Amino acid sequence: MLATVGRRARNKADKQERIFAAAEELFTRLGYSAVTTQMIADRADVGTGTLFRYADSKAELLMMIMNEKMRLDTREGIAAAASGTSPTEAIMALLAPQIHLPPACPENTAVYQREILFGTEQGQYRTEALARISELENAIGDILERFTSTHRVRPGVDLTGAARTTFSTLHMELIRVNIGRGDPRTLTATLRSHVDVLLYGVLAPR
Amino acid sequence: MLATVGRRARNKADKQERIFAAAEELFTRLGYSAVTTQMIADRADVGTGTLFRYADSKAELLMMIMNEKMRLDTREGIAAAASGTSPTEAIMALLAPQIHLPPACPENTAVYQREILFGTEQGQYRTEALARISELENAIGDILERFTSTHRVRPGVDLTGAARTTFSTLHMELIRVNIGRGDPRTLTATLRSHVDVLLYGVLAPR
DNA sequence: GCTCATTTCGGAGCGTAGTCCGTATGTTAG
DNA sequence: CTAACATACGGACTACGCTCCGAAATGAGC
Repeated sequence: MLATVGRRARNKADKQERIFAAAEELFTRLGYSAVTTQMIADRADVGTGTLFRYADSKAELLMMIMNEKMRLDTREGIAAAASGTSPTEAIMALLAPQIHLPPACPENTAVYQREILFGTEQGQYRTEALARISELENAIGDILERFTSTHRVRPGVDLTGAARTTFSTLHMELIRVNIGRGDPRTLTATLRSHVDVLLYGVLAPR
Repeated sequence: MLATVGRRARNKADKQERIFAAAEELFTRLGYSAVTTQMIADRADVGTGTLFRYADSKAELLMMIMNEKMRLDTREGIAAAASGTSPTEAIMALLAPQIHLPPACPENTAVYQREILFGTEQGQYRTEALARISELENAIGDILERFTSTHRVRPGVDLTGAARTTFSTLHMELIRVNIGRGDPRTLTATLRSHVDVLLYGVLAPR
């Protein structure tokens, strides 16, 4: 036998994969609220008790699959931001993946946002989601930092704080769209104007 | 008999009051998650079926009692904002009641915020809560408008949009505190610095 | 191969939000 | 006053997320 990985570990990985696949398929096709944990357990061919040994809650199951998408979007955004030619454009490029993706099921995105903000459990998937969010906020900070070479920073302004202000505003605007208020068609323009107003008091071209 | 109000209407008003009192006492003392709808029904001396004829859901019961507090805070804030001598000070005065109140039970405030943002039902109490939120956002708009006489508006800036940017940021910061991230002790200072950065690009003293 | 310890499994069971429908109560007409 | 109707009531019931614990599977020691 390949010794290092016993049957037990393989079984575990196997179940993990089946659960992920079942959750992804059902949530994507039917939306969070229409899916029961029983359906996921049945489809993954495990008992409900087992299901909750692999994720602390139904919400964690959703975060598990959403984190994957988020991971790709974040990576893509950070790469694209590097070639932005102004702070505003770089920030817009950073967020573009989150915006352009037409969320197949907006409900899932809304629940994801809701759990990130208001979830109380400290499960592994929520922890990962929070890390992704921080990553975006830090990326905005890095962008602002990068442009200090070509722009002047208004005296007395703290760039980290400004990054948080910026991110808060954009985050809230994304939430507005996901919960059905706020028009997805004008989202890009709205975000851009928010950023413009914000950065005017922070960075100005030399 | 006083004719205009039949026994039926009085019974209804009576139950409404008992339910409100029961919900307020229990939520305030024990916090949202520790209270069951059964407890509220028992204390109000109605059946659970009856309870849900007076509010669409447990969350609506919470909003029912939180709206009252919010109504007072909003009124107070708007009055205080009128005598602010700068845009920043006026906005800080507007929000002061939301900040200074030491939330006896932060959980309730967090749930209130969560339901306002992410609730899906269209019950009467959520509708009222949304109206309160709009009221605050509009109040910020009014403040900015008021100061156009003593400050110049940066060309190209839309004051309504700026009000929303401002409110989004402050709203998010309040949420951060309610969910346990963000330090309540530095909240006022944090909010002020957010507002300062934001308004720099919007209104400047003539 | 056999025994024992440890980890994993899974479905019966629990708590709770919310519904359904038969019953009770108030209202109106004659 | 009575009958017929309309509305409100409430508790048994359902659905669903999640837990608990006995059973089963795996690995270790000999």
